[in-house]
Amino acid sequence: MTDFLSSLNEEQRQAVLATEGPLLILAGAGSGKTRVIAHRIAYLIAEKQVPTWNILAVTFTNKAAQEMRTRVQRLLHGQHLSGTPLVSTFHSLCVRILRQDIEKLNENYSRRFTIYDQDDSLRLIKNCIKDLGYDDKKLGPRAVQGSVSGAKNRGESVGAYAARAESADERRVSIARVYKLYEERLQANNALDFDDLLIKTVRLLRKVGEIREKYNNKFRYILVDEYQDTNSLQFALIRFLTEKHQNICVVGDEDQSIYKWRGADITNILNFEQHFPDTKIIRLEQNYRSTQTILDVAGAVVKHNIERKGKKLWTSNPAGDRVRYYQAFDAESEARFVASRILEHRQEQYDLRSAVLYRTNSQSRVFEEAMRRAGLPYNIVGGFSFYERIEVRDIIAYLKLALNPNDSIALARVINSPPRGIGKQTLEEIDRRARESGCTPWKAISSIIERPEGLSSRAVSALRNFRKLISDLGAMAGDVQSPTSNVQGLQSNLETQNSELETDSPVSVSDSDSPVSDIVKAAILNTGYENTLKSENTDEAEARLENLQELVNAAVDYDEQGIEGLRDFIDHSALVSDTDQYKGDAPVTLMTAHSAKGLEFPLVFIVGLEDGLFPHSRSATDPAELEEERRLCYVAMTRAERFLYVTHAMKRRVYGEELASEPSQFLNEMPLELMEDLSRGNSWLSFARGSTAVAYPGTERKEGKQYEGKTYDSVDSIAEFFKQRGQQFGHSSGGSKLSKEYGQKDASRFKSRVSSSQLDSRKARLETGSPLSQSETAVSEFAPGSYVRHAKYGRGLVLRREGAGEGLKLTVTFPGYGQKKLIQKYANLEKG
DNA sequence: TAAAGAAAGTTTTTT
DNA sequence: ACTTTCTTTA
Repeated sequence: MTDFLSSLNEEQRQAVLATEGPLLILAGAGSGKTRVIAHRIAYLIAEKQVPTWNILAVTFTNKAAQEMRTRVQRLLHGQHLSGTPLVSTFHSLCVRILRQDIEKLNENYSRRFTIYDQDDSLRLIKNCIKDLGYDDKKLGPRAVQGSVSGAKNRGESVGAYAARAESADERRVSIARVYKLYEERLQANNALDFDDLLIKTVRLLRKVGEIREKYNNKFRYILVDEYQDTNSLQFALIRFLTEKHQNICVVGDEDQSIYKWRGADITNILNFEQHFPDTKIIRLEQNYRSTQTILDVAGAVVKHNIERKGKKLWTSNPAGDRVRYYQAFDAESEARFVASRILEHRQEQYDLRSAVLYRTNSQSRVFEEAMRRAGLPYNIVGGFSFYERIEVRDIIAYLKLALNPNDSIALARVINSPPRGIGKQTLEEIDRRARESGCTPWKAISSIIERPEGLSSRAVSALRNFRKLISDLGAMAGDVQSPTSNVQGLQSNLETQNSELETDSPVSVSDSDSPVSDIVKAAILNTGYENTLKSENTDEAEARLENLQELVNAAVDYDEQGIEGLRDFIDHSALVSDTDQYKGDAPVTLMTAHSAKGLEFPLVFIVGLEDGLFPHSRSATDPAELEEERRLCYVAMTRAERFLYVTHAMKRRVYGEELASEPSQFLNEMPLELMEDLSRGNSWLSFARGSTAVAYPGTERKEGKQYEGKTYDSVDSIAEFFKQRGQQFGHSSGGSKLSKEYGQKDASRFKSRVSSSQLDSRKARLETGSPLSQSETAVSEFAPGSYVRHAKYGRGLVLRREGAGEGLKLTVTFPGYGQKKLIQKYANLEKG
């Protein structure tokens, strides 16, 4: 029984054995933290005889949760268990709790609430801005959404925000009004956004002692992964849930904190001992993943961070090869280089997995292209995923509307899509009546049907058909329509403390009469969606139909797995994330550095290491944000097991314009002696940093090698996506039978950004026609776009020129040092 | 009313 | 470059 302890080192074993009381595990990259958590859960069950339903493990992504479940299952292989422990993301845990108990909050929400994802929420924000008569160009819906979300996460109420806004500028006052209306409409729609899921759960636990008690009794052992990324709400949630037993085990690494921008509060982990008295601390510092060289280089970079306690990560792995560096001419040649190197590596080892990590999703496109040309099957994570496709979203909106007709966002989305003769005037009338009587658009439709003043009979009959369509779908889902009130009244469910809880049964509000797949099919057929697409007769329509077929397949899979209803299916579609698309067996994975957290690959490329891209220009103003970028770079580097490549391009298309780019300062922080330069000709590394590395000629042009096997892509199988949900609650997975090939028709987004000052200077530089090679000489004296040489910082690019004569000030960006403001008189600059 | 064409906006990272 | 949104036209 204790044999699974034998595979652990001393610290890991301690972490598994310290089952009682608060435990903080500081786990460096690659130190086996997932292993420790999995072993700990297995140990609690197998050795400590803790019932599975008393254990809760929380992660950030479905992917991580899935991984954890698999590992625990493997460890407990052969054991007879009554159910599986709950391994869940923060958000699904909250949905689970709220679907059961939200009505006890008395905030006029019913258990049938709808979840608004980012896109739904943004639409609602836009509506609010418009209806308040503000200019949505001036106010910027996205920025408003950010501000509102920030306020909500800080726990700042509408009133508090408004009060604070009054002493600020006009803009803040406007945002405060939008915030207020947004909250009112969420409530009227019986909808919760992502933030609300946490907020309402925390509030429920705070306000209702009986519920707090219930979950404290249920979850006696709680584990939290990636604790450094928790925000204040997540902290509060954990705090309430562990109140009674204090059996809380958290795992984290300050060096891998990369979500501060989303409200993550590093002090949660730094002050853990204060929050939970009698904490035991265990450090895991032995790395099992990477070569010594990779660790050294990554360590050298992150060492530049000031806000850091510092720790020593060591490994008994071999030193390995040096980190390879490549300077590409442009983004295309960078991608070609990466593809050709992957091919070479795979010639030596045919099944070598690799990852290409970039800062922004927009960079993925050239790599997709290069992989396809090279015949390399790849899997792309992030960007557009299947559930963001219009047709999938539309059908899901129909289903959401069927479950909750008050959801005005879903209604607006599908009311005339496909076109069914409900035009602008009719929509305006709905809107007018809704506002007049303060009801939802759904009810306004009924009011129009009853008293159709001022509308053509054609429009009215179109509305009647639409209403019937939706209520028929609702009836299939077993829903009783109740257009007059949100709250159904507490459905005699003061459930007995344990009988319901221990069965680990899904939280299902309305048990469906029909299988989910039938309802999905009905939504596709009865709405006219299929017919409309069929009659279009284009390739695009064909692809959309296939997507919808996948959605049906997913629903069929879902039905086979278990007893959960349509609502869970829909919930899941809102809560799956991009990183959940990761497939461990893909030969090449393309993703952002953020998405890569928690993963590992023998071969890793970090691309686009350029000033303004990685580190991102948005972080340039704030030193703390720069440090976060550096941690991100650290995370990316420590994904590599054996081979690490770092690349950058000399020019890059941004906004459809060619711009010059400078090497990232992070490249400058990597020790030269641990680098190998594979660039053709004289590279920045050899030029600016005096590398003695020998150029490695002719690796670039190797294309057209065909690889057999599956081609992966972002929408490989929709069913795959939904499959996880079943496993999350411990159902056995039916396994997806579908693994379809798919053309990569994803519209690509162009995402990379430079600050306007950089942009201008780069443009200026290109317009002067100055050559891009390092050996160029400056064109005019310290003009923007020209190069200068500084005694300490080396060669830099002039961005801006202010003043004249004695007071001539230059803003110069130095690779490795960032932007500096220099007074020409004192700086002792030479033309470079 | 809906399709087609023109102009404007977009871009960090994501549960 | 590419997507969204507004405007025009049938």
